Amino acid sequence: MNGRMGIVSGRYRSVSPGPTTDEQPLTVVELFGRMDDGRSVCLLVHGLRPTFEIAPIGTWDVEQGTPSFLEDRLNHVKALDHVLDVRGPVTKWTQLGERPVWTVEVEQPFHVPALRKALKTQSWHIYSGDIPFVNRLFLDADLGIHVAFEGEVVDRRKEDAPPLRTEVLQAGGAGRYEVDITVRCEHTHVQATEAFLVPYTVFSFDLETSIEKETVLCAAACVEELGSGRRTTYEFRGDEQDILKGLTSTVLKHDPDIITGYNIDNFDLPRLADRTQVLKRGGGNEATMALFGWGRAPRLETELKRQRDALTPKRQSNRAWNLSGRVVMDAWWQARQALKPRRETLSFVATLLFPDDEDKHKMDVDASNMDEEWATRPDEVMAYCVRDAELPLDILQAIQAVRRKEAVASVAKVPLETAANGSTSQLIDSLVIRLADEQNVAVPLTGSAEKKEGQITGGYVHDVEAGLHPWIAILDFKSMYPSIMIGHNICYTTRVDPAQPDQPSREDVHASPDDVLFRKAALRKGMVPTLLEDLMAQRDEHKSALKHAKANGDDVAQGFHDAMQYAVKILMNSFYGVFASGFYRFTHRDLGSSITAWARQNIKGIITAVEAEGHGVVYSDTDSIFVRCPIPEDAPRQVSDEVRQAAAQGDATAQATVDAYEQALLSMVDFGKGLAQRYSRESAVLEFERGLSVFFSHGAKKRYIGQVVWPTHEMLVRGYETQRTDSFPYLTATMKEIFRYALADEGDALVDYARQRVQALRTNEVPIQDVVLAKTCKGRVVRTPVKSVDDVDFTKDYSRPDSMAQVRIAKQRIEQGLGFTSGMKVSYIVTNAKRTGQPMQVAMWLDTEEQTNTMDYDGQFYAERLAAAVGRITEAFDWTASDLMKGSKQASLFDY
DNA sequence: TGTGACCCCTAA
DNA sequence: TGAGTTAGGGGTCACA
Repeated sequence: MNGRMGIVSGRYRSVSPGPTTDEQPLTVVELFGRMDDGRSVCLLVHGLRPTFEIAPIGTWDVEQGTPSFLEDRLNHVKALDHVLDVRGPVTKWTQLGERPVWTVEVEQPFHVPALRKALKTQSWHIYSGDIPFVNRLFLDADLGIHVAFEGEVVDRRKEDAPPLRTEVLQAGGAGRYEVDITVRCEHTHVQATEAFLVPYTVFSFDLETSIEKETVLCAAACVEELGSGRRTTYEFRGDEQDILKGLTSTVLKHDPDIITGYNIDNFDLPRLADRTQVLKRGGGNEATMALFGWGRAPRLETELKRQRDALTPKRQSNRAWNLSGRVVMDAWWQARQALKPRRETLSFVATLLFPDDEDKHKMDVDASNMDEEWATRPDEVMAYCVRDAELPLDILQAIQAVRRKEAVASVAKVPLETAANGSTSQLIDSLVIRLADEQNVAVPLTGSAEKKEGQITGGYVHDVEAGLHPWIAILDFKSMYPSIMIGHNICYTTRVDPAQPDQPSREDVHASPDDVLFRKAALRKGMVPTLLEDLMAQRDEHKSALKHAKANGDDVAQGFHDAMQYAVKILMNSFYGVFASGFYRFTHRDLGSSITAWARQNIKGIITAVEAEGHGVVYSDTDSIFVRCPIPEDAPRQVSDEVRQAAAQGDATAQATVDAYEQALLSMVDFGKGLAQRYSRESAVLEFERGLSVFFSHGAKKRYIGQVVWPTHEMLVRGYETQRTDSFPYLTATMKEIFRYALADEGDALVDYARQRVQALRTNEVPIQDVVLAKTCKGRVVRTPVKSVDDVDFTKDYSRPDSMAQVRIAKQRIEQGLGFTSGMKVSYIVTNAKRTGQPMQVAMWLDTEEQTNTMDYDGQFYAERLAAAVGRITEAFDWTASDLMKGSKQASLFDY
């Protein structure tokens, strides 16, 4: 058969030959995913062999053939246990020059680590020795998430057959897989194909559990088919065993590709794993499978025992959960990444995303009192549970999580699972290793680079000129770091090392400001510049296709190209970080420092030149520059609605104001575009990004506001408290309003307002829900479920845990059975900050009606904090924080 | 009251 | 023991 599929995840299976046969050992890759026609599939891919590469230390003249001592050593390698063959040599590029490299074929992938270690001690260099076998298939066959395949169907779900169906076993499978069809094929018959929207199935679930006994009281599940949008909802109650079995059979029935829920990584999945251990007692493997066998693997004992991609979900330390053939995508984690919400409860995120849909966020069950709620109002609890099973699907839909991950997977050429739960370096690896293999560049092991000594110097940040500045043009370098990498051909493979035999002449290299040398592209084009150029071209294609789709009103194409161009952007911007890191396989400490050195040189050069032209630079950060425009002092910075109306009705003065404003705006645009054009170089394109009618900063770097009037009309705020998630709502709201006054240059009104807001806090007139603070809390969970404070170790992350408000709150949460996960945000109220000699007193905030009515806060503390924040702004208008606290201005020398 | 260490979070 | 980077502001605590 032929088909197209979106790959969810893959694993490999070792098939050892019987002791009496002379068959070769076999390694089969299992690719799980969903076809374009909606069927789920397991591909059993044959023909790929596990290998790694070795090179001798030292070199010789290759023309002379392999010297005999080396032949001896190679024969020794060939004779090692589990080594099947040694082939070569092939000449590959290494950091020390061109080297002969032999390929070592081994019996099974799991033999590689031990052999790698042994050969290292015998003075071999090891290459391509830490690449997971499934990745090997993706790299060698140049696959991405979307593939076309041709093979032989060896099993169909609807057919009646024993669990160990002969056709499947003969095809190298372990048994009958939990998918619609199982197909056997050769690795040459799997090929990359054009991206298409895979009709994935998503399974979302929620548990309600007893706080007293840790048992599962009830559960709900909701399954959505992304192709049709169809949803089905399930309720489970009664005997706890039946609840777990019901969930498992629902998973198997709908066969989802993605499993989600809210905070399932840290709550529901660990709980199910624990309860399975308790409930299976005496039932053996059969019981475990029935209770928690959610994977696509055959239902066999061996599949339970696997360390990862097993039949039951598992996780190694704190990594994401994994199971065979499906991917776990926690809606909590996705929402957190996409939205950076101020608080992270399900109801808060639901309110944020669906403000008008009351049913999605009303709290009608007291979760902290679940046992009693379940005893007295089971139907309400069940309804609440069902809603919380459905919401994660709404959340994933709202933030387009699945489509965005699919786009990242498509661009980086990895399975969906890697895009969803993998690291940035895995995405980069996928592209770079492919190119390395193509160009015969040896692939070093992760961690083989020399350690960075200390930090490298980063971007340059110009002192900001405090105060209000009219008509500021913001220019920035387009994709600065990627452009520098392309422009100077920066790559692991182009860096000139003194140890290399071929030392290029000075005119054949780019010399960085810190005098690191990189070969010019004519000598050797770097892999990174090649990849970045390709990504830039891809992005341009998607952007123009996006424009086209918008013009045609094609919503599907629009969504697709937007997700793709965004994925390309994310990936491009990840390159610098990965290559500047200390551990990545293709890095060297000089790469990162050269990139930033060139960046600093670029931006500082522009600043000097622009200033030499006579234009003031009020601020600059890394790749941007804020330039004062040559516009008359008296030009209006805004036109009120009244003036605009008057002008429309023929008022000449009003018309003159409008004209002057429009003229100023035009001249700013001209100026900005002119600067951009004059200072753009081929690989350092400067763009006029925004025009501000007014810019304000109190004088601190990375903190400023501006009124954008080109190309859009909006307020721009960076760094200030309004942007921060650890501030309190009243402060945020106050600052926002203050900014409006500041930009309108209404100093008196600003000060009046600030004073009034500070006083309201000081006298506790502000509702308590407006002073809720939230901060993340770290800590290592040493035992799940977290029942007591001893189950979390805070000392690894905090030098004095109990002096930190968020830790004390986290401990309270744990003691009340509310659960804790490392990195979660905890909410609290400051109740007393003036107990001198000890940390401030804080109270856990639960957002209940009872707390809202009875709890009180330290008004003085909050007033001082607001005054401090707002005072930085009002100082520009001659009012200090302490003036704001007093409510009146202190007489100073200057007042006389 | 001032200072440094530690921590969180953001800009780029 | 996992893994994109650095620059920077500002809050809190402990201690002089």
